[in-house]
Amino acid sequence: MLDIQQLRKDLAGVVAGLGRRGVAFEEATFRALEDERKVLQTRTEELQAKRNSLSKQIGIMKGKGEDTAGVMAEVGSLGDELKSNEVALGELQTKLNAFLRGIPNLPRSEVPSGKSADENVEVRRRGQPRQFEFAPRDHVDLGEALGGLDFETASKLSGARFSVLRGQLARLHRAIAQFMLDTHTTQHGYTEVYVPYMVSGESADGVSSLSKFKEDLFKIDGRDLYLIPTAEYPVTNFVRDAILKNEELPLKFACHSPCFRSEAGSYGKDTRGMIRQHQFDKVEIVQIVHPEKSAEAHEELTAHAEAILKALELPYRTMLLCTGDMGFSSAKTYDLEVWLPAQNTYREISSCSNFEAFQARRMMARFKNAAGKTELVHTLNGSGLAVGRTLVAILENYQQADGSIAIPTALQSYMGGLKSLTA
RNA sequence: GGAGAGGUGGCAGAGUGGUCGAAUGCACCGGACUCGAAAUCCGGCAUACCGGUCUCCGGUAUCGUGGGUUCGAAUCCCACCCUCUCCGCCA
Repeated sequence: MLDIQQLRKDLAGVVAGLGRRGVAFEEATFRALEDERKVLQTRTEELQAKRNSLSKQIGIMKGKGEDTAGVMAEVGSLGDELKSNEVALGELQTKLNAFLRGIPNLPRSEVPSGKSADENVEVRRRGQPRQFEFAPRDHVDLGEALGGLDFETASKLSGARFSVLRGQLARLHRAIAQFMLDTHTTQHGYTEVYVPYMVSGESADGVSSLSKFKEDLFKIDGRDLYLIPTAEYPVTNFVRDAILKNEELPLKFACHSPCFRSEAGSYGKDTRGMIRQHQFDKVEIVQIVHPEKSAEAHEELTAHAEAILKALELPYRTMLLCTGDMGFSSAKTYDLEVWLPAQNTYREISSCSNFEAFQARRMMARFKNAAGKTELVHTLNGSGLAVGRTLVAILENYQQADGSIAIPTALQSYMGGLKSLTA
């Protein structure tokens, strides 16, 4: 949620910022709501103040045993107008609030303008895509040949966009998650957390706009609970309605969880394999920081995600997303894209975002600054990394001519010393 | 699932219709005393929103949430949510 003060003070700036995202700010709607709000709120509070002082007076008079009929008649005459003003103000504030919560975050100035992923900017590239002396196979072929990847059974159980892993491949999947979690907790200073995989609508609306993105989530029938599309949902909400102490910041959490996404609107995209599933595992890293530190923390957090790709010796590139490709709540996002030889391209494996105060304002996450004033925190998160896609990347990048898969050195200890996967 | 108890400020805990945003204690922040510290004493200490002559002043709202009664609700009524205890069930 944007700061309503900023909308009042610098509407032109907000309109320009949103314009860069391709969002047309409804200026007339906002002005109309604000004007009406001002009139209603002033009048309502004026009437309330009058009622309060008269009622207080009645109390005092009754204490003295005086006759209160006159004052009671006076305060009674306020009744209808007060009531209707209160109701109207309540309705208006609900409307204004919904309007504000539906506006996406403003991009930081260094975020390039653009309409789609085509206009994202590559900021760095690490690792060399391997030269194959044979035609590289994709992860589906490789996994099925190993007997470890079974989409047929998955579809029997649950339909499309699910997978079943078996044997060494299932173990490798687990090893990847363990390795990531261990790296972040022991090397990067994150605290491991285990969280609910379902959250309330209020929690969902704290990190993004529930009303706008409801269709992307799986909802529990008849209950105000949603399966989490990322651990960001529960973890960032740790600080909802909290006022933290200055010295508690930064908070850094790492969380391994399954993620559930309906993938509505992605029909026909990535239908083959494990790239786009209704359920996948991810290790998420989250930081809650002092507002002055978020830009720095964003670079650091992105580096933490990159460290996993480096340790696994997977070639990748870091993309600065343009305004048109950024998520609703983000002020700036880096995507990490891993090289997939079978697709002969880089594919997203992590997304690291700085939300600045946008989420904090939605969920009232604050801290007491050095001067003792309450101030909104800044929130950040990133995938560190998507486990399923990492498995795909390992299968494809580490495949051998005979169909076996070399196991990255960093993961061998998690595989009981195993150096390769074979059928 | 059944029975009961309860939700008040950072925490503990008073308050059962009227100058109550709320006693008191602890914690915390100033200041005095001290070479320094402890102890003691003095003062301060919720959040959000609105308005203004905008490091301050005034107003409004907030005692789990939402409704209701009343001139007036932390206090009374209704619904819901959550927590705890006991019983049952259960990984």
